[in-house]
Amino acid sequence: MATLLDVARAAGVSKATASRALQRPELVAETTRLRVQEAADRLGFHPNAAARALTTGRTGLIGLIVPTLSNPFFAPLVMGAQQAAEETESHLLIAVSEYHAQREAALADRLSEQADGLIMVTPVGTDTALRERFRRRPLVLVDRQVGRLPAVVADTAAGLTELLDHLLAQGHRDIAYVSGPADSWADEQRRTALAAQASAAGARVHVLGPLPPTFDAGIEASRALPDDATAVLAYNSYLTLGLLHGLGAAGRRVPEDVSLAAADDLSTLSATTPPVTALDVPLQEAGALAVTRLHELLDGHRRTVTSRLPAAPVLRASTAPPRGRR
Amino acid sequence: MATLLDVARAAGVSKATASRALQRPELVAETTRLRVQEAADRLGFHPNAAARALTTGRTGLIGLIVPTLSNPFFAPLVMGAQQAAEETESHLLIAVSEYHAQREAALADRLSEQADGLIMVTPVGTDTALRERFRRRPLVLVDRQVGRLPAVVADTAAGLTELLDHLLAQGHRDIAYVSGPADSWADEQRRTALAAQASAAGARVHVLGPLPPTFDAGIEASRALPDDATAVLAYNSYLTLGLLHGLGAAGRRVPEDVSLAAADDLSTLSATTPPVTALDVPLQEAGALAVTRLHELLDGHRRTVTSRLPAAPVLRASTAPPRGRR
DNA sequence: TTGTACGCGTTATCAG
DNA sequence: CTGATAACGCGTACAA
Repeated sequence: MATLLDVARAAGVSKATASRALQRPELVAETTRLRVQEAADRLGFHPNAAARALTTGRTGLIGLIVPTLSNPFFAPLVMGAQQAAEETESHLLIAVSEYHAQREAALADRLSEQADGLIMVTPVGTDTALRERFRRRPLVLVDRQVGRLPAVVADTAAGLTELLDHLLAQGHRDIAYVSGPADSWADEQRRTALAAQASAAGARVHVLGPLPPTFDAGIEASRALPDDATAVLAYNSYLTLGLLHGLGAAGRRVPEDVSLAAADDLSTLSATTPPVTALDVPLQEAGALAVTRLHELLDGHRRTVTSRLPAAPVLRASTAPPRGRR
Repeated sequence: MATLLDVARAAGVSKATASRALQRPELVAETTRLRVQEAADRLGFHPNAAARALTTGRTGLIGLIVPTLSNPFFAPLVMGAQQAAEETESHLLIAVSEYHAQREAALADRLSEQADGLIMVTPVGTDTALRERFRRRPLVLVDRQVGRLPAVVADTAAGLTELLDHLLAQGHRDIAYVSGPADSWADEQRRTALAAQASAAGARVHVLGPLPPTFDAGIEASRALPDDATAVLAYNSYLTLGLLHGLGAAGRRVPEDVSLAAADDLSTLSATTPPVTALDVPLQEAGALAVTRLHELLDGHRRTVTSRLPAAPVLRASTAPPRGRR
């Protein structure tokens, strides 16, 4: 590989000038800049990442920890992050925690050694561990809020609120919320928001769970729904698909007998019969934004904001007014 | 961060000895080794990756390019690779090509600058480009074979052959194969194998496609199936799900009217009605093996083997003898 | 505007 | 078995 010294020689300048010509063009005479640039191009020069990292103290690597990749839910998030990383000349070091707090901690430690900072999607795991981690390394949380730590969250609670408004307007008064993992931060936000909103409107939200966010758990849940519930909201798409399946098997029709909606929107939800109302979570933006936030941190911005992204309901055929109201 | 020099001082030895004590313990007296180890632990020493990379010429990073993450098909592959990487103290630099050859090339170039080697899952893209790339950097292909380049492939052609045997034994004589993307290497292997096998057995394989490997394309395909086909094999799970849906909508029952099977096995295939026969592709092993192969390359093994992994049929309720034979 | 010289943290070479 | 010391390739004060 051609080194900076090679380029410098070829251009008839010193290493220092060559370096400046490429990194800080404004500090160098236009003619020499051109000469160096030409030499670099001709030799196919690429600055050695390790050497640069050694002097600058920056690796240009961003650690990204996600709970799983088996749920395509996270794909857009990763894509968004990757695109943002590309634009900032950085790379993504991706690791999968499998919803396992201990494993997640180990991965985070490992990644910290190589990465400038971390982005973590960590629905489970303790606040204090995250706080502690943030003190050592720049860290941006996704879909999770811990004190004033920098975070990017999709406001699914607000989205569900909006959705509940819609259901209330349609005449629903008894709504079931099938919740997700016990320690999910987002889930708690939602339950709180829904409960407040329902009681204000003289309606009732029946909470089922906590449950693992799986198809099978959805089938189980379909058997445990309260009799008077005319609409069901579920923590995620898998639970929702399970519910749809379970309801169908039990002879309860959607939306005639019961309305159904999900708090996230996997593409399959639009291909079921009926297509299922869901919250459109802007995951790609979230991923990109997390990278941006992280770079801000790395550049010394001390303002740690948490960005809220809107999660708007996408109304499909699975939600309709309850029986009495048609 | 504590540096090697700090450790050396704390242990009362030179940098050199400290380094040896940690990296090549056998070259050092047991007592000093202990002293150094203790000092390192106490100071929480972690070797600086950049510095190490600079001297050794190895970054410990492995580039992994996959076509997409939206298809959970690739999740186990990534997991397998990640676990293998962990065991060898290396990290995964993951990038998503989105089945886009040009984008893939750009990503590979970018990754090459940081990574010791590349693992590419590249169903599309030209042979010559891959050959050229291999000459510059260690490269392992997954699910794709190009000359003698190191590769890890799941033998889905053999698996389909086995499956076809089963169908033939059940009495099927006219079988449709719904094929995937036009330039898919694996797809071509399968068509060839199936055709040979069928004609040898006096049966016929009707090829549909090429098609995009999507749910919607599966629905389309269900309308274009030859009337005499009593069994349908499909390129992947999405096409299969589409076919199942389309057949159902057209009033054709699986497996009573037509048998159905997929050449890969997404978990949803076991949750449909009926559950669908599929090829169990050992993706996790493939991912792990790719990492192992790459490390061999990096360690100078010049033997470039291509590993074939067995893809065995998992028989489920979607395949049964054709009408006449029951 | 350009060049010299040093430091980043580690591993490897070569004496001792 | 251990200790100096020289790389590795780059960025950047500092000097010219």
